[in-house]
Amino acid sequence: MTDVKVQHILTLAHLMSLGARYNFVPITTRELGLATNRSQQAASNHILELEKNHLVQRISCGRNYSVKITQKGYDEMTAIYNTLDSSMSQYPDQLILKGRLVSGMGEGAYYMSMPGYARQFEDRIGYVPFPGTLNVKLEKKEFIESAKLLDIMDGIRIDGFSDGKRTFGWVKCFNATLNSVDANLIRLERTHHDPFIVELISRHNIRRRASISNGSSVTVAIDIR
Amino acid sequence: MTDVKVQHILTLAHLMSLGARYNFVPITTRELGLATNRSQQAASNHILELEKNHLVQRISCGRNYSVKITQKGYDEMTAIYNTLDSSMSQYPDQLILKGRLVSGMGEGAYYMSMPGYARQFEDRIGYVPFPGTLNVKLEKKEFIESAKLLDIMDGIRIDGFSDGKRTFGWVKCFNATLNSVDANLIRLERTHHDPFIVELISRHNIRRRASISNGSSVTVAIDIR
DNA sequence: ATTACTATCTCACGAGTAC
DNA sequence: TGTACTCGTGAGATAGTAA
Repeated sequence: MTDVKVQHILTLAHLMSLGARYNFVPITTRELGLATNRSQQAASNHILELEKNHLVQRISCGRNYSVKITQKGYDEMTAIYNTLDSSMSQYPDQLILKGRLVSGMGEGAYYMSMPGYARQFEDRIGYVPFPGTLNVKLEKKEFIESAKLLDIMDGIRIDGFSDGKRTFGWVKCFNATLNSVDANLIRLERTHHDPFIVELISRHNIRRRASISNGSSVTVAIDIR
Repeated sequence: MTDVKVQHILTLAHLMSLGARYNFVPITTRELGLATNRSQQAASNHILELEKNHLVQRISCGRNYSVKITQKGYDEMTAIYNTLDSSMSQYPDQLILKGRLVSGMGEGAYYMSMPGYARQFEDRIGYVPFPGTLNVKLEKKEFIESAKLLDIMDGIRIDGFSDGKRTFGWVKCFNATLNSVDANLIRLERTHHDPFIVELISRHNIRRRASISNGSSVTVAIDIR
């Protein structure tokens, strides 16, 4: 990341795609300008600079030129590519939320244990939740903002149902951990849900297993995709 | 490739590597400047521009800020990455040389059929060459230049040997085709070899198989790596 | 320590054009 | 047709500094 100017990346990439790694490819500065969204003059200058820095080698064929990428040019290109590649491939696929455990409304516990849900939980996430939901109150702005992603993203879908008297909405589940204990974050179909609270279920009695109680600081790590 | 300015790529890449795809990561403009090799002021401006174009979202935490990449930011980043990725991954691994078939010195034919070489050819490239070498004279500058790569690159190594009276140098082989017929380009250990000529061997009688004779235009495609 | 304003300057870009 | 010069303009960089 030293000799290549940022604006030269596009030029090198285009040359590369033309096969200029091992061969001299005929190219006009006009074509190059079109490909990199610059003027012919800018492209001409780019080539001149790349040549001056020994990143490309150029050969004149009458009025036209043919260009090949040098080893140095390829190496620098690779360095940039690797930087981008690692940042695009290796970022953690987890959404982290921090907050405090708060006492639930008690409703969640009731609903989630209804057979219409319980049967699906068993089927889709492999267990029937330990009675009760865990409510985590997010206090920092960034976590409240981050949590909005959960509304957009797809999770494991638990369908709604009706018991004849009333209907119960769908539930979306995300694999997660709460203080490193396996759990599932759930999002319920509601007209408006409290943006400060996220709810979790688990096969375990997390309060005991993680030695936490209302008011404890907790970290929720949600798997993405 | 529309809303992202080229100089913003490095900033986005750095944020991505910090995990800003799904989470708000605390970052100072000074750190960002260091990471992207720019001043604190430039980094500050980059963030402001990225924010204005909705490529990142920012949240203030007292004096500091936390930054997250938006979906749009990620999409644009992906577009750039894909461009670079395809140009870095899909370029053809072949070196193309064009020239004319010329009559060899006759020496090659003699040397290459010596048992010291023939045995190794059988072993390393799977055949004993058809008697004689094919000499291709390169006439265009770009091919003469390109051919220099062959001196740098590693090929299939045939060791030199001695018959007691004199020593015979090593031979480097590259898988290749001559007018689409399988062959091997060979490079001999010589103090100075004619840069205009490349020599090839084949299991076939290429002159007959490809219907070519001295003076014919031929295309040599050499596999790289 | 921060962020980000202002001023200044450099240099990248495009227009015009010579060859 | 080509490349690449000069030159004017402005985007983008840094320095200094306020908050």
